[in-house]
Amino acid sequence: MARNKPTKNKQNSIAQDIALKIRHEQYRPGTFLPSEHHLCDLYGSSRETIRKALEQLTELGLIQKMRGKGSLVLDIQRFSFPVSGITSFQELNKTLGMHATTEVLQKKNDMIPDTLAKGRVDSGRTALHIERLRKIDQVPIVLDEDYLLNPPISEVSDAAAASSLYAYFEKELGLDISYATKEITVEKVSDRTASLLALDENKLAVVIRSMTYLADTTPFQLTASYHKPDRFKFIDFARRRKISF
Amino acid sequence: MARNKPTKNKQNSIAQDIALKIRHEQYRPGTFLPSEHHLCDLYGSSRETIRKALEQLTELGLIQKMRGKGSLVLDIQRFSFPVSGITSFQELNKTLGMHATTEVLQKKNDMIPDTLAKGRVDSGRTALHIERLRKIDQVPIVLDEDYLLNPPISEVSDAAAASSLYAYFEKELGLDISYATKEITVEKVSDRTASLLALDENKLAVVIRSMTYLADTTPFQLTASYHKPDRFKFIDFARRRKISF
DNA sequence: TATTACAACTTGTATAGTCATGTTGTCAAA
DNA sequence: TTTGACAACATGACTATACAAGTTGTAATA
Repeated sequence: MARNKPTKNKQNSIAQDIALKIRHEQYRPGTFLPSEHHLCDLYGSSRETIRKALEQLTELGLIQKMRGKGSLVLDIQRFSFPVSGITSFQELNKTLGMHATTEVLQKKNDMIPDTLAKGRVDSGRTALHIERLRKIDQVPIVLDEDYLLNPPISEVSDAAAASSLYAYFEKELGLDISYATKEITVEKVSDRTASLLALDENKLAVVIRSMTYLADTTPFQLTASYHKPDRFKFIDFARRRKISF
Repeated sequence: MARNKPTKNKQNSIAQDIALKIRHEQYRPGTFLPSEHHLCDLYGSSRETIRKALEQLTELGLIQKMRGKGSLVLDIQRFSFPVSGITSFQELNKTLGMHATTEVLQKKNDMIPDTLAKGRVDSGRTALHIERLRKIDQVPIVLDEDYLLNPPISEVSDAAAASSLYAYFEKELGLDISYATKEITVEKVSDRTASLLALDENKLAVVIRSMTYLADTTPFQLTASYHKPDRFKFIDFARRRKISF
C-alpha cells in the first residue's frame, strides 16, 4: 500500500530541506541559493537531481532561476487560501494559525446533484454526502458539500469528517490524490445555505465546485464549497506557460 | 534581445507537437501516448528530453502518467477563464472563439493605488494607467485597470492597448514575463465601476488584483480586474503538491 | 483449473558527462 | 579613463546509461 510519504526519494528530500531553510530564513529572500554544483556537494547527489529539486521550488514560487547568476529566493507573503494546489481547509488552518472549527451537519448516502456530476460521473449514482460548516472564531465562513464515491471510499468516521478528510484519505486509506478541476462562480444560493452562512438578503455566495481525482484518474470526491463573499479571499501564484496548446 | 519564441528548444517543440496532436484528437482522451522509448525514436531525442516534454503536459493537465502503464491522455473540457497560468483576455478570446471587444477608456499617468502596491512597489510612484472595458457580445464583462511601471514600459500604442498588452510586451518589447501573484475577492465597488459594468444595486463585483513579474523578478504590471459576478467563471486545474513547505 | 513464475513491457529515479550560453570581475591595451 | 578580451563562474539543454519498480500477458506447474 502506497503510504505516500512526501519525502520518499532524494529529489523530494532535497526540495523539502531547501524549502524549510527558506521558510526558516536560513536562505533569505533576495539572496541566492548555493550554486547547483555547490548543492551537489552539500547533498552528495548529481546535478540533475539538484535541478529537479529546484524545479519543484520554482513551480511552488519559492525561487526564481536566473541564467548565469543563480537561484534567487523570492519573497513569499503568500498566505491565505491558495486556489492552485489542492489544499484542504485543515492544512490551511494549521499553516495560518487560525482558530477554526468544523461542524458536521450531515453524513449519509445521497444522490449526486447534476451540477456536480457534469456528465463525468453517473448522476443517478449515490455517494456518501458529508455536509460541513466551517467557522473561524465562531463566524461561519464556508459550507462544504462533499460527495465521496464508493469505491474507493466506503465510509468515513465522525472524527475524520470533523478533522481532515484529506489526511484520512492519504494516511489511512493510502489513496494517491493526484489532481483536481475547480470552477469558481458567484451565485445566488438556497435559503438554507444562505441562513447557515448568515448571508444578507441578496444571498450571493462564492461557489467552488471541484472534482478530485486519484493517480489512476478515477474521480473520488465531488465538492461544492459555499463561501461568504466578504470573507472570501483566494491567493494564487502562477507561472507563465510558454506552451500554447 | 530574447524574442521568447515559445518553441526554441527540443523539449518545448516536442511538448508543443504532442499538445497539438492531443488537441486535434490524433491522440484521444482515454488512450495512451506512445511509450517514452517509442517517442525517443519518433523525435530522435533522448529519453530525458522526452520526459521533460511530458512533464510540461502533465503540469498543464493534458496527460496523467501511470507507472508501468504509460501516459494517459486526459479529457480536457477546460474552457472558460483559467486562473492558473497567466493568460490574457486576448488569448482566451482566440482560444474560446468568443466575440469579444475591448474599449480603451483611459490611458494616462497616474499614482498607483495602495490597494495594488501592497508595499511591494513604491505607492507614491506613478505609472501608465490604462483602463479598459471588455465586452462579449456587447455585454460588459470585465473592467481592467492596468498600471504599467516605467521602466521597463515607457509607452503603449492605442492599437496595442486595444488588442493585447501581453503580445506587445513579449513580441515587441521582448519582455520575459515569468510569474504573477493573484488575489481574488468579492467587493462592493465604486459607483463609476458599477455603472460601467451595469451592476445591480448591491454593486458587488469579483475583483482580481495581480502583480506580474519579469524573469529578473522586477514587477512591471499591476492590475485590478473587475468582473460581473453573474458572468464570472474561473476554471482551474490543480495538481496535488507533495511537498509541504 | 488455478496458481505461480517469469519475461517483456512500462515509468521512476539517479548518475555522469558534454556543450551552449549568460554574468561578472579582472586585467591588459588603447 | 574607457574599452575589450578573457577566465571563472553560473544555469540551460541534451545525451547515454543504469537500475528500481509497477503492469501485463504467457507459459510452466501443481
